[in-house]
Amino acid sequence: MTETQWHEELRAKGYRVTPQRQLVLEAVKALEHATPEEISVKVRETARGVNISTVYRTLELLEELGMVTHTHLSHGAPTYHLAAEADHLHLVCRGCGAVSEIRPEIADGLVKGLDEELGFVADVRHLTVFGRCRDCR
Amino acid sequence: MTETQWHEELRAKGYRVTPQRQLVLEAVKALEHATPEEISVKVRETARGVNISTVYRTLELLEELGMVTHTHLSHGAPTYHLAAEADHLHLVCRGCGAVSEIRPEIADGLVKGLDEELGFVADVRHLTVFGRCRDCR
DNA sequence: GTGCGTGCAAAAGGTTTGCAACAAG
DNA sequence: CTTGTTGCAAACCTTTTGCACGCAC
Repeated sequence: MTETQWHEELRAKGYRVTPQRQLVLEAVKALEHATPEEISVKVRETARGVNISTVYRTLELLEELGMVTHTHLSHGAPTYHLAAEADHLHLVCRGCGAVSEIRPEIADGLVKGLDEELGFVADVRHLTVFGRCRDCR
Repeated sequence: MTETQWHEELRAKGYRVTPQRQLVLEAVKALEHATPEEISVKVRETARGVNISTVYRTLELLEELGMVTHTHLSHGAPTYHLAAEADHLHLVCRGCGAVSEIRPEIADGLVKGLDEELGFVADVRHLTVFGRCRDCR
């Protein structure tokens, strides 16, 4: 999605294009897997800053528009990333806490099975698998 | 694990058997997929009650002992259930919010793939798959 | 009796909300 | 000029922590 495209999409739905919204989107793009707090800090670096509650409201909006998604990688705050770059699933090691990514096709069997057995369409991009990595097993 | 067995396990590790700990365990057993808050309420029904912070401390202990596990089924508080009865994975429908369970073998392909490719040992019992159920797809 | 465990209250972490002022269209 | 958006502060929800008292062993 180009810059212009999402500006138009915002307007088409009655939303406005504001500097805050652009800054938050850019921060999500730059940080990858950032929490709302981290996004807020990042934006504060590059500009006059955006209030944390505006960050929350903007992330909610961007998620509704399908531009970003979030995942829970730990007990704390969720992390956001661009939907366009979200084509992977997450692995979290309970030993060392390392977070890694892997191609979503690895879950094809699971997705297929859920669909065939229950008609359940899994959203793999939201999937986080906990376990132990090679070094911590 | 019998009543006596876990009493002994507690003592063996230097922990004490208290009415609060027994009440929390029973509540987890009875409720299935209960949040700390729900457990607190349940215990309050059947007895003089257990303080919410004790509920948290007890759940942490029981999890450390491997008697209960928890999963995040939604944005809010986690839900706890007996480890012995946790042999399933969770499906959450983003349309209607329904939570269902399915036999863990359905993820065998994923588990095998992660092990072979990365040496990552997945804990499927902690897995929650988000998506859309038959009725909401 | 000794020290682990509990209740209570306060703090901490994360998120939401009401409202007046502001700014995009 | 109209109305969506923002900043601020306060409220909220969930979880953690410090501390004095109480109870399991």
